[in-house]
Amino acid sequence: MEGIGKEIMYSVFRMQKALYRLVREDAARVGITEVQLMILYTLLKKENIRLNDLAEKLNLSNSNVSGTVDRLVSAGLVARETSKQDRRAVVLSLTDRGRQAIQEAFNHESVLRKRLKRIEETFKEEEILQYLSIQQKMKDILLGEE
Amino acid sequence: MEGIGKEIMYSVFRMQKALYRLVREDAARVGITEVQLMILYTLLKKENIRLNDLAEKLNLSNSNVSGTVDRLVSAGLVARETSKQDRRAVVLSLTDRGRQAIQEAFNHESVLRKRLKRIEETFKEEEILQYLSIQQKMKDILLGEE
DNA sequence: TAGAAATAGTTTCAATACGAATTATTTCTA
DNA sequence: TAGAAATAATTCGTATTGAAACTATTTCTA
Repeated sequence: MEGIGKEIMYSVFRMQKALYRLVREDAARVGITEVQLMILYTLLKKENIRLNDLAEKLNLSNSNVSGTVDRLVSAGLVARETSKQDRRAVVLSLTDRGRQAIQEAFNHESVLRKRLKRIEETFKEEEILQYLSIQQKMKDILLGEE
Repeated sequence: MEGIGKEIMYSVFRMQKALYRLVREDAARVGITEVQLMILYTLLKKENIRLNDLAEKLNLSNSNVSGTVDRLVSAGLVARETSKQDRRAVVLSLTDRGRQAIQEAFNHESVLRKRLKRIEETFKEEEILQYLSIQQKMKDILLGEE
């Protein structure tokens, strides 16, 4: 817990908060929450995904995703139906309103998009790749997967 | 939302999850939660801190910290008293049991500590500093503080 | 092939998490 | 110096969060 290791931890927490804040801003603009937005985005990129896969992609527990999907279904943004291949499984997809919501969230007004673009313009690509590579390795060490 | 910006976002989320998991493990060993542990740690490093400053250091809302401190006070790990200088403010400090808990959480059994140490051993110091520097700059861009 | 094990989701529970409204106090300013 | 504005916490309401227990279904295996 001493020295530079602690710095890494605090730095990651701050970075994550900053990102989350922007996601929340975009989400609030269309009247949903951060996690709901991320779920819609994931569904936009890959329709007919299972709840488990969704949870894994977002790094969330599936109890969590299960509840959040509940609210999205109630709000009429996501459709949930039992898989025909595996009746234990649930398959999720966007409704038209859901598609509309996600597109509106990430339209030209999206602050997250603007800022991410600015990051891409500020750093050399190889710097970013270097950053991602180090972070990936650190994460593997943390998870005991080196 | 496209390209490498999205990668940065997902990478940070994964890294943060990995760190949080280890903090949770240490916290569970002494019967408290992640956030409670981080509060105790912050109090260990700086006694007699105000709730506001604590929230800022941890990047949490003070409504959140207020509630969590409640639980820590109930558990007898933290003492809360009104500041003599400013009667609006609350000053927090560790109780003996609180000090004991935090030291036990980060003793030689701490997985977080071991893994952070392994990270320090794996990377060259300048690599880590480079990583921290890029992350700091990215965060500032995200917050619009370049 | 019957029972065990594994898998997919849901439910439950306690603890975050944060914005907004509120209370109490302090500081500012006309 | 009285009222306004600012500051420090708390309270409230809603939405995550994840572990654990549970149900339902599928797959494995003796």
